Amino acid sequence: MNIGKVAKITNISAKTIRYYDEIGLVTPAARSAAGYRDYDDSDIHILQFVNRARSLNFSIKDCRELLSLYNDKNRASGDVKIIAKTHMDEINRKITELKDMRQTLKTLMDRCQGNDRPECPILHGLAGLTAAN
Amino acid sequence: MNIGKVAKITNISAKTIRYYDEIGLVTPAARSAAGYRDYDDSDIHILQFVNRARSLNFSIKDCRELLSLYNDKNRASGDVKIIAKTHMDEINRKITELKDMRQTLKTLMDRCQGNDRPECPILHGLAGLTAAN
DNA sequence: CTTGACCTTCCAGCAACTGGAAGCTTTATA
DNA sequence: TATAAAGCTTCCAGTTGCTGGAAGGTCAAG
Repeated sequence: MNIGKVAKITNISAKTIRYYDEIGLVTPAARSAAGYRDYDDSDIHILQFVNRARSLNFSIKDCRELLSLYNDKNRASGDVKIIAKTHMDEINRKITELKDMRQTLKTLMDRCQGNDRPECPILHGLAGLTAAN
Repeated sequence: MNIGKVAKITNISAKTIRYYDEIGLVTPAARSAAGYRDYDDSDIHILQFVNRARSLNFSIKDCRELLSLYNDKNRASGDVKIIAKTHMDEINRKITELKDMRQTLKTLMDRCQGNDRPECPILHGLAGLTAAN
Protein backbone atom coordinates (compact mmCIF):
# COMPACT_ATOMS: atom_id res chain seq x y z
CA MET A 1 0.00 0.00 0.00
CA ASN A 2 1.37 3.43 -0.94
CA ILE A 3 1.96 6.12 1.62
CA GLY A 4 -0.94 8.28 0.48
CA LYS A 5 -3.49 5.61 1.16
CA VAL A 6 -1.89 4.79 4.51
CA ALA A 7 -2.07 8.46 5.42
CA LYS A 8 -5.78 8.51 4.71
CA ILE A 9 -6.50 5.31 6.61
CA THR A 10 -4.47 6.19 9.69
CA ASN A 11 -5.15 9.90 9.58
CA ILE A 12 -1.42 10.52 9.95
CA SER A 13 0.18 12.85 7.41
CA ALA A 14 2.44 11.32 4.79
CA LYS A 15 5.16 13.63 6.02
CA THR A 16 4.90 12.21 9.49
CA ILE A 17 4.78 8.65 8.26
CA ARG A 18 7.97 9.29 6.30
CA TYR A 19 9.46 10.82 9.42
CA TYR A 20 8.61 7.72 11.44
CA ASP A 21 10.34 5.66 8.78
CA GLU A 22 13.37 7.92 8.81
CA ILE A 23 13.84 7.61 12.56
CA GLY A 24 13.22 3.88 12.44
CA LEU A 25 10.04 3.97 14.48
CA VAL A 26 7.75 2.45 11.86
CA THR A 27 9.41 1.18 8.72
CA PRO A 28 7.45 -0.03 5.70
CA ALA A 29 7.32 -3.76 5.03
CA ALA A 30 8.84 -3.21 1.60
CA ARG A 31 9.78 -0.80 -1.15
CA SER A 32 8.56 -1.00 -4.72
CA ALA A 33 11.00 -1.28 -7.63
CA ALA A 34 10.71 2.48 -8.03
CA GLY A 35 11.51 3.06 -4.37
CA TYR A 36 7.96 3.72 -3.19
CA ARG A 37 7.26 2.77 0.39
CA ASP A 38 5.00 -0.25 0.58
CA TYR A 39 3.04 -0.68 3.82
CA ASP A 40 1.04 -3.73 4.83
CA ASP A 41 -1.79 -4.17 7.31
CA SER A 42 0.58 -4.85 10.14
CA ASP A 43 2.39 -1.57 9.48
CA ILE A 44 -0.92 0.24 9.61
CA HIS A 45 -1.71 -1.39 12.90
CA ILE A 46 1.61 -0.25 14.30
CA LEU A 47 1.12 3.26 12.97
CA GLN A 48 -2.21 3.42 14.72
CA PHE A 49 -0.64 2.14 17.90
CA VAL A 50 1.93 4.91 17.71
CA ASN A 51 -0.72 7.45 16.85
CA ARG A 52 -2.70 6.60 19.96
CA ALA A 53 0.39 6.69 22.14
CA ARG A 54 1.39 10.04 20.67
CA SER A 55 -2.07 11.43 21.23
CA LEU A 56 -1.61 10.56 24.90
CA ASN A 57 1.57 12.63 24.70
CA PHE A 58 3.95 9.71 25.01
CA SER A 59 7.31 10.74 23.58
CA ILE A 60 8.77 9.03 20.54
CA LYS A 61 11.22 7.38 22.88
CA ASP A 62 8.35 6.04 24.97
CA CYS A 63 6.63 4.87 21.80
CA ARG A 64 9.70 2.85 20.92
CA GLU A 65 9.69 1.17 24.30
CA LEU A 66 5.96 0.57 24.22
CA LEU A 67 6.23 -0.94 20.75
CA SER A 68 9.08 -3.11 21.85
CA LEU A 69 7.05 -4.37 24.80
CA TYR A 70 4.04 -4.80 22.58
CA ASN A 71 6.06 -7.07 20.34
CA ASP A 72 7.58 -8.97 23.24
CA LYS A 73 5.30 -11.85 24.10
CA ASN A 74 7.32 -12.45 27.27
CA ARG A 75 6.96 -8.92 28.56
CA ALA A 76 5.88 -8.13 32.08
CA SER A 77 2.87 -5.83 32.25
CA GLY A 78 4.64 -4.22 35.17
CA ASP A 79 7.22 -2.79 32.77
CA VAL A 80 4.48 -1.22 30.70
CA LYS A 81 2.81 0.17 33.77
CA ILE A 82 6.03 1.79 34.93
CA ILE A 83 6.26 3.70 31.67
CA ALA A 84 2.64 4.70 31.94
CA LYS A 85 3.05 5.75 35.55
CA THR A 86 6.08 7.88 34.80
CA HIS A 87 4.16 9.51 32.02
CA MET A 88 1.12 10.01 34.21
CA ASP A 89 3.30 11.76 36.78
CA GLU A 90 4.55 14.07 34.09
CA ILE A 91 1.04 14.84 32.92
CA ASN A 92 0.01 15.63 36.46
CA ARG A 93 3.05 17.83 36.91
CA LYS A 94 2.12 19.78 33.80
CA ILE A 95 -1.48 20.15 34.87
CA THR A 96 -0.40 21.52 38.23
CA GLU A 97 2.02 23.89 36.57
CA LEU A 98 -0.62 25.16 34.17
CA LYS A 99 -3.15 25.58 36.93
CA ASP A 100 -0.70 27.66 38.91
CA MET A 101 -0.12 29.83 35.87
CA ARG A 102 -3.82 30.14 35.33
CA GLN A 103 -4.35 31.24 38.90
CA THR A 104 -1.65 33.88 38.72
CA LEU A 105 -2.87 35.12 35.39
CA LYS A 106 -6.46 35.18 36.55
CA THR A 107 -5.56 37.28 39.58
CA LEU A 108 -3.85 39.81 37.36
CA MET A 109 -6.64 39.85 34.82
CA ASP A 110 -9.37 40.28 37.40
CA ARG A 111 -7.78 43.50 38.52
CA CYS A 112 -7.42 44.87 35.03
CA GLN A 113 -10.18 47.09 33.73
CA GLY A 114 -9.32 46.28 30.15
CA ASN A 115 -10.38 49.65 28.87
CA ASP A 116 -8.65 52.42 26.90
CA ARG A 117 -6.77 53.80 29.88
CA PRO A 118 -3.08 52.97 30.36
CA GLU A 119 -3.26 51.85 33.98
CA CYS A 120 -2.79 48.09 33.87
CA PRO A 121 -2.38 45.70 36.81
CA ILE A 122 -1.26 42.94 34.46
CA LEU A 123 1.77 44.94 33.39
CA HIS A 124 2.33 46.04 36.96
CA GLY A 125 2.31 42.44 38.04
CA LEU A 126 4.78 41.40 35.38
CA ALA A 127 6.94 44.32 36.32
CA GLY A 128 7.15 42.82 39.78
CA LEU A 129 5.05 45.19 41.77
CA THR A 130 3.04 43.42 44.39
CA ALA A 131 -0.73 43.07 44.41
CA ALA A 132 -1.43 46.58 45.56
CA ASN A 133 -1.48 49.46 43.10
CA MET B 1 27.17 45.34 34.81
CA ASN B 2 28.60 42.19 33.24
CA ILE B 3 26.41 39.34 32.14
CA GLY B 4 27.52 37.00 34.93
CA LYS B 5 26.32 39.31 37.62
CA VAL B 6 23.06 39.95 35.79
CA ALA B 7 22.56 36.21 35.53
CA LYS B 8 22.92 35.84 39.27
CA ILE B 9 20.63 38.73 40.10
CA THR B 10 17.87 37.78 37.69
CA ASN B 11 18.30 34.05 38.02
CA ILE B 12 18.34 33.78 34.23
CA SER B 13 21.26 31.90 32.69
CA ALA B 14 23.90 33.92 30.86
CA LYS B 15 23.16 31.79 27.82
CA THR B 16 19.54 32.82 27.87
CA ILE B 17 20.37 36.47 28.44
CA ARG B 18 22.66 36.36 25.41
CA TYR B 19 19.88 34.70 23.49
CA TYR B 20 17.46 37.48 24.41
CA ASP B 21 20.03 39.95 23.16
CA GLU B 22 20.52 38.03 19.93
CA ILE B 23 16.81 38.01 19.11
CA GLY B 24 16.48 41.65 20.09
CA LEU B 25 14.19 41.03 23.04
CA VAL B 26 16.40 42.55 25.72
CA THR B 27 19.51 44.30 24.52
CA PRO B 28 22.19 45.60 26.87
CA ALA B 29 22.42 49.32 27.41
CA ALA B 30 26.02 49.29 26.21
CA ARG B 31 29.08 47.29 25.31
CA SER B 32 32.49 47.69 26.88
CA ALA B 33 35.53 48.51 24.76
CA ALA B 34 36.33 44.82 24.74
CA GLY B 35 32.84 43.94 23.56
CA TYR B 36 31.44 42.82 26.90
CA ARG B 37 27.70 43.32 27.31
CA ASP B 38 27.01 46.07 29.82
CA TYR B 39 23.60 45.95 31.50
CA ASP B 40 22.10 48.67 33.65
CA ASP B 41 19.33 48.57 36.26
CA SER B 42 16.67 49.20 33.68
CA ASP B 43 17.85 46.20 31.66
CA ILE B 44 17.62 44.05 34.73
CA HIS B 45 14.12 45.26 35.34
CA ILE B 46 13.16 44.34 31.80
CA LEU B 47 14.80 40.95 32.09
CA GLN B 48 12.77 40.28 35.20
CA PHE B 49 9.63 41.39 33.44
CA VAL B 50 10.37 38.92 30.65
CA ASN B 51 11.24 36.22 33.12
CA ARG B 52 7.87 36.56 34.84
CA ALA B 53 6.01 36.58 31.56
CA ARG B 54 7.92 33.51 30.39
CA SER B 55 7.19 31.72 33.63
CA LEU B 56 3.51 32.28 32.88
CA ASN B 57 4.20 30.58 29.56
CA PHE B 58 3.84 33.69 27.45
CA SER B 59 5.66 33.17 24.16
CA ILE B 60 8.61 35.31 23.17
CA LYS B 61 6.35 36.99 20.67
CA ASP B 62 3.87 37.80 23.44
CA CYS B 63 6.73 39.09 25.57
CA ARG B 64 7.68 41.49 22.82
CA GLU B 65 4.15 42.83 22.65
CA LEU B 66 3.82 43.05 26.39
CA LEU B 67 7.12 44.89 26.64
CA SER B 68 6.07 47.24 23.91
CA LEU B 69 2.83 48.00 25.73
CA TYR B 70 4.72 48.32 28.99
CA ASN B 71 6.88 50.99 27.42
CA ASP B 72 3.97 52.76 25.81
CA LYS B 73 2.58 55.28 28.24
CA ASN B 74 -0.43 55.80 25.98
CA ARG B 75 -1.36 52.12 25.87
CA ALA B 76 -4.87 50.89 26.50
CA SER B 77 -5.07 48.30 29.25
CA GLY B 78 -7.63 46.58 27.04
CA ASP B 79 -4.86 45.68 24.60
CA VAL B 80 -2.90 44.04 27.38
CA LYS B 81 -5.95 42.20 28.58
CA ILE B 82 -6.63 40.82 25.12
CA ILE B 83 -3.17 39.27 25.04
CA ALA B 84 -3.68 37.87 28.51
CA LYS B 85 -7.12 36.53 27.63
CA THR B 86 -5.85 34.81 24.49
CA HIS B 87 -3.11 33.26 26.53
CA MET B 88 -5.51 32.23 29.26
CA ASP B 89 -7.66 30.48 26.67
CA GLU B 90 -4.62 28.60 25.48
CA ILE B 91 -3.72 27.57 29.01
CA ASN B 92 -7.25 26.34 29.58
CA ARG B 93 -7.17 24.42 26.32
CA LYS B 94 -3.97 22.70 27.37
CA ILE B 95 -5.32 21.85 30.80
CA THR B 96 -8.40 20.30 29.23
CA GLU B 97 -6.28 18.36 26.78
CA LEU B 98 -4.02 17.06 29.53
CA LYS B 99 -6.96 16.12 31.72
CA ASP B 100 -8.45 14.13 28.87
CA MET B 101 -5.17 12.33 28.41
CA ARG B 102 -4.95 11.68 32.10
CA GLN B 103 -8.42 10.21 32.16
CA THR B 104 -7.71 7.89 29.26
CA LEU B 105 -4.39 6.84 30.69
CA LYS B 106 -5.87 6.30 34.11
CA THR B 107 -8.56 4.03 32.72
CA LEU B 108 -5.94 1.93 31.00
CA MET B 109 -3.68 1.84 34.03
CA ASP B 110 -6.44 0.89 36.43
CA ARG B 111 -7.06 -2.26 34.44
CA CYS B 112 -3.43 -3.24 34.30
CA GLN B 113 -2.17 -5.61 36.97
CA GLY B 114 1.37 -4.35 36.57
CA ASN B 115 2.90 -7.71 37.42
CA ASP B 116 5.30 -10.06 35.64
CA ARG B 117 2.67 -11.52 33.35
CA PRO B 118 2.45 -10.35 29.71
CA GLU B 119 -1.27 -9.61 29.64
CA CYS B 120 -1.52 -5.82 29.53
CA PRO B 121 -4.65 -3.70 29.06
CA ILE B 122 -2.50 -0.64 28.45
CA LEU B 123 -0.95 -2.18 25.37
CA HIS B 124 -4.32 -3.56 24.35
CA GLY B 125 -5.76 -0.10 24.60
CA LEU B 126 -3.01 1.45 22.52
CA ALA B 127 -3.45 -1.33 19.99
CA GLY B 128 -6.98 -0.11 19.59
CA LEU B 129 -8.92 -2.89 21.21
CA THR B 130 -11.88 -1.62 23.13
CA ALA B 131 -12.27 -1.68 26.87
CA ALA B 132 -13.23 -5.34 27.10
CA ASN B 133 -10.56 -8.02 27.08
C1' DC C 1 53.47 37.56 34.20
C1' DT C 2 50.79 33.87 34.45
C1' DT C 3 46.72 31.56 35.97
C1' DG C 4 41.98 31.20 36.24
C1' DA C 5 37.62 33.20 35.94
C1' DC C 6 34.83 35.49 32.76
C1' DC C 7 33.61 37.15 28.46
C1' DT C 8 32.99 36.79 23.21
C1' DT C 9 31.09 34.45 18.80
C1' DC C 10 29.69 30.54 16.24
C1' DC C 11 27.91 26.03 15.45
C1' DA C 12 25.18 22.01 16.76
C1' DG C 13 21.42 19.79 18.93
C1' DC C 14 16.94 19.03 21.25
C1' DA C 15 11.37 17.26 19.95
C1' DA C 16 8.51 16.15 16.58
C1' DC C 17 7.33 17.41 13.00
C1' DT C 18 6.04 20.71 8.64
C1' DG C 19 6.88 23.14 4.26
C1' DG C 20 8.88 23.37 0.02
C1' DA C 21 12.02 22.46 -3.91
C1' DA C 22 13.70 19.42 -7.53
C1' DG C 23 12.93 15.50 -9.78
C1' DC C 24 11.17 10.57 -10.66
C1' DT C 25 6.86 7.30 -11.57
C1' DT C 26 2.38 6.14 -12.29
C1' DT C 27 -2.19 6.90 -13.81
C1' DA C 28 -5.73 9.08 -16.41
C1' DT C 29 -7.30 11.40 -20.22
C1' DA C 30 -7.36 13.28 -25.06
C1' DT D 1 0.35 7.12 -27.61
C1' DA D 2 1.45 11.45 -25.88
C1' DT D 3 1.06 14.22 -22.17
C1' DA D 4 -0.50 16.16 -18.07
C1' DA D 5 -1.84 15.59 -13.38
C1' DA D 6 -1.28 13.23 -9.28
C1' DG D 7 1.66 10.89 -6.31
C1' DC D 8 5.99 9.40 -4.91
C1' DT D 9 11.13 10.19 -3.74
C1' DT D 10 15.06 12.70 -1.18
C1' DC D 11 17.06 16.68 0.85
C1' DC D 12 17.23 21.04 3.14
C1' DA D 13 15.33 24.58 6.04
C1' DG D 14 12.38 26.27 9.64
C1' DT D 15 9.64 26.00 13.90
C1' DT D 16 10.28 27.27 19.77
C1' DG D 17 13.32 28.57 23.30
C1' DC D 18 16.80 27.65 24.67
C1' DT D 19 21.41 24.68 26.07
C1' DG D 20 26.11 22.75 25.42
C1' DG D 21 30.50 23.13 23.79
C1' DA D 22 34.57 24.75 21.17
C1' DA D 23 37.95 28.31 20.15
C1' DG D 24 39.69 32.28 21.59
C1' DG D 25 39.95 37.20 23.66
C1' DT D 26 39.94 39.93 28.44
C1' DC D 27 40.52 41.01 33.11
C1' DA D 28 41.75 40.76 38.10
C1' DA D 29 44.65 38.52 41.49
C1' DG D 30 48.85 36.82 43.28
